[in-house]
Amino acid sequence: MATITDVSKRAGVSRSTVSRLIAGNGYVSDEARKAVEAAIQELGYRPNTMARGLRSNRSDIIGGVVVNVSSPFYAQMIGGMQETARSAGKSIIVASGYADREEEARAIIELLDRACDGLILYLENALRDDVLEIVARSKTPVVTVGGNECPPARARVTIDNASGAAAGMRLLLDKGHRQIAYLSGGTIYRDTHERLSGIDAALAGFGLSRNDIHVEHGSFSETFGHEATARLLIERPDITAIFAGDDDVAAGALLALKAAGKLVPEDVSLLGFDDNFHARHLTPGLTTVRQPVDEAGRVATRLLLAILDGEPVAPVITIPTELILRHSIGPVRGLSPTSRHVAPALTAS
Amino acid sequence: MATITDVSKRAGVSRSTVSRLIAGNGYVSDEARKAVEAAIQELGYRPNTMARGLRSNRSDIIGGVVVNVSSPFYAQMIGGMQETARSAGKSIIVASGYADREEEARAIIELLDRACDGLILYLENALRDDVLEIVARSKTPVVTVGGNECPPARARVTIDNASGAAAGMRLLLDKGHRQIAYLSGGTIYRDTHERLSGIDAALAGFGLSRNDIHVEHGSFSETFGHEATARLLIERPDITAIFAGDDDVAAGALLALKAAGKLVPEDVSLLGFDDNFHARHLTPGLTTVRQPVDEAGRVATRLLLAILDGEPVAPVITIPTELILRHSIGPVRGLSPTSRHVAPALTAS
DNA sequence: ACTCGACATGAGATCGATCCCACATATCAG
DNA sequence: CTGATATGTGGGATCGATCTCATGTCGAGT
Repeated sequence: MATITDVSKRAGVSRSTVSRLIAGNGYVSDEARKAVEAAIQELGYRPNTMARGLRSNRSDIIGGVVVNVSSPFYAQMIGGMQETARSAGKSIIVASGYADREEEARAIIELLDRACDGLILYLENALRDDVLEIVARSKTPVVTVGGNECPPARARVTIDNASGAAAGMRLLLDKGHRQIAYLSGGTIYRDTHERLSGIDAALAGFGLSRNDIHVEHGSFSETFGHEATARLLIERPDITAIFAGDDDVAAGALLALKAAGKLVPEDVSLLGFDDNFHARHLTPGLTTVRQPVDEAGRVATRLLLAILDGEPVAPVITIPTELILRHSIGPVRGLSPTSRHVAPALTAS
Repeated sequence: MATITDVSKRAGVSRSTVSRLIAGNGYVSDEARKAVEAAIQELGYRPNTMARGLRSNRSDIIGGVVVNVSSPFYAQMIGGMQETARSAGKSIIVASGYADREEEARAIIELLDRACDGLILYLENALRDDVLEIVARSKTPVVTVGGNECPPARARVTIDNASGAAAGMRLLLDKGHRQIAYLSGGTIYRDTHERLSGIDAALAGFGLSRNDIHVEHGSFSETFGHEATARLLIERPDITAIFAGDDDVAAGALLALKAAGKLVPEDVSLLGFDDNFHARHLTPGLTTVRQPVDEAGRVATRLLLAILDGEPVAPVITIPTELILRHSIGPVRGLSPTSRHVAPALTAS
């Protein structure tokens, strides 16, 4: 490969002049510019990233940690990050944290070793103290997305879980549902608490409180949705609507409902969260609260780029959710929600 | 950050000794080893990737190009790549080629600029000549996955489209289907041709040829599946089975079938390809030919690592597909395939 | 006793860029 | 004419590692 010295020799100028031209700072005469540009063209010169990085201490690489690179949910976020980073001439290296504290620590260290200009973290655990120390010492700017808070972060992108959950719950209440189960993900997630507070708000608007619904904590998985729903169908046959912690939970719930011969939404209404890739492919199409995760990736990257440019940025940016209406929610069957009489059986449609 | 010089001073040895210890080559006395290890520990020393890369001309980064980073299909492949690369201490940078020749060229150049140790390419177009030249000149080893052939590649990982499609078609034929539609993706893809040849082989086994089925070319998209199926239901009401080019096409087909009030598999059987994330979430669960794309990512990365280690590798590795039996295929309704007598009506399950 | 090989270490060049600083010229105000 | 300012260029140190080569010690073999 041609080096900057080759170019400078060919163009009859010094390395400094070539460097100035490329960097676009400092003075370069028209004459020199033309000669250098021609030399670059002829030699097919491309600057050596390592040398540049070594000297200037920039890698033009942004590091990202997500829970799992293979998952469609995070893939979308990565897509958003990459798109934005590319327009600024930066690349992205992502690592998976597998929602495990040690793995997350390892991933961050790995990225730091790569001399990333900045980090975008979607973590599920608090950072290990020693890692926190290392991150701080490296002075690498950090932006976090979703998940839990993380001290060294200069900015934080959150998805508006509270309003999303509130909107979802309000929809169910509007449709007359009162016997509602909320199948929550784990309580270790900040998301969970935010959503619960949104749910509380929605309930309060109807003169109700969290005690008036059935809340169950499990994990964000299809298995939990399936098991919890199967159990509920026995223990709480009066329930008319299930609000799932995410679309995976909803998919599990749907399976259990179908297995029990229940019709959705005629017998039980079902509401998801996320708008995962497969939400629209379920039957019936899942009504769900969309988390615009690709947008979150874009915003986080934009924030990080701004920080790298030394611009001031808002410490928290909240991205609104959107209620996606499909076909898994219907009006409560039978009697009006206030009186508590037994409803007549509905015929299947 | 501490540098190698800091470590060497603290340990009372030369930089060379520290370097030898880290690289694990050359002689280092036990005494020196202990001193250096202690110094590294105390200072929290981590080698500077850039400096190392500049000198040794290795980045420990593997570059990947896939069609679209956001898509669940490629996300799985990236997951496989990453897993394997990590165990060898390498990271992955991926770029999207968007199945566009210029974008693919851009992505490759970008990765080459990053001094990737090797490239894993999943391209949909032939490489631009100038890019091919640049890749060759850089001497970066290349492994390709799926898609079309690519000259500079030292090894190629293919998914056994032919046997996969043959197995799928054989399943339909075994179930007595003879009025079959194959809704193919575009003819520009090598995949398409390989699958068609597998289909031919399966048909030949039943004394049939491609002329005996209905083949339609479109794109690998839900839209195509939907439109083509809607059309077929009118033009070819005799068709009893649809073999979709991939699961997206199948999802579209399923929508069209349901919209027309057809039952799957009672009225029409449906077969997909890929085993996408949502295949099992369709109703009925989609029977499909699984492409182990995560495995392809792992194998490609292993091959590349072997090449980087100077080991000889097989030029082509073919990964077998797997028929995933779910619930979208049933026996042909009506007449039995050999004799043309009336079969007893089937009850829906 | 001396030679050879294994073990052990350090000095210094090198990778390819960036960037500070010194220097040169031209222009213009006072 | 002098000094200040804008424009333009090149020399050389520098980033932090790697790696070759020179040098040195020690013990075994002859």
